[in-house]
Amino acid sequence: MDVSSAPTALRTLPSWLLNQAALAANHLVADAIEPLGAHRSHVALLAALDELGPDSQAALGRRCGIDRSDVVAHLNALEARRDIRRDPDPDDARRNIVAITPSGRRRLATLQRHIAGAQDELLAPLAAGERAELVRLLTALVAEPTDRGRRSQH
Amino acid sequence: MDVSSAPTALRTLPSWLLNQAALAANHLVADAIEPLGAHRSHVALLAALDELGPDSQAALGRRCGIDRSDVVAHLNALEARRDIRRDPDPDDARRNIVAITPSGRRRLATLQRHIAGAQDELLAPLAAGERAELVRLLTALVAEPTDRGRRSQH
DNA sequence: CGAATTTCAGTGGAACTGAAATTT
DNA sequence: CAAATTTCAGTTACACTGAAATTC
Repeated sequence: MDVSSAPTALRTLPSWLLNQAALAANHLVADAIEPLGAHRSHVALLAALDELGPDSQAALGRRCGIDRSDVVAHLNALEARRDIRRDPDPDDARRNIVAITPSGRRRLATLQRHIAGAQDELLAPLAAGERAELVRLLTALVAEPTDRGRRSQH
Repeated sequence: MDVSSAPTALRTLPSWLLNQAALAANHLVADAIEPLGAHRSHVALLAALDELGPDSQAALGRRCGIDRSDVVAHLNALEARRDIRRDPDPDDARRNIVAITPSGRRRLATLQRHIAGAQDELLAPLAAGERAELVRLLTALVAEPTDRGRRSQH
């Protein structure tokens, strides 16, 4: 595809631009971490546990924007590698308390190095100030409180 | 999901932000035009034909970032509605020449009105200047010539 | 009781692949 | 011959749904 040959109606359409950019970004990230047998969501889950501490699966899903069903599957994979642990919550028997392990922290650090490379490649056309501005604008879009086009996740 | 509770590692990760924003954008657009029985790609294809004139299917796909197989399927739907026409290219028997019809132009105008509403909803958190800046930055990202994370589409 | 959590099994749509048939 | 186009059939990854079992 050559975006410069796309019609103006598309080249100026935010939803289309976001979609194309996200597609490229996801491919870059996948190419960067697939060789390590990792998935995008592994980074999200490990980062949440590393930064915010142990948490229930439902809360993890809400934090990271991952569906409850996918959280289960991805935690299964991470648990098999001993990168996370699941323990029953003593205060609420419905919940698991999920915690990152030392090996999980090492794993996260490795993944983040690889992902940083993908971001650099993605943002190559932008100067440092523009990259910060892009992050600021996207954050404003995504942070909007009302349910704009987001599925409920019950 | 509540983005404000996401770990900083995610809230500052361009690829993650792009993905979340694109997800929301696509839902908004789908909700806006699904009632009309239309698809995102219909807008892209009709806009390309309206703006750039009749074109082959392969070129259309390249212009709009739609896979050759999906172009076939979407053009089938548009042809059934008489919104586009396919004629054999007299200069190259491998190609179809695809053209938009008057009803296709009316259809496009309607779809674009609905899509504009979705963009407004999506961009509600941003001022006019910020919206323009976002479009500028995303365009720079997507316009980069080298194959950054894009599938080849042969 | 209603509501939340974990889990599984499955759906739907989107991006993509491979290959056949044709033509350049 | 290689390369491009159209088409179809099928695959894969992803977001999501519904429901069961359990507990608050």
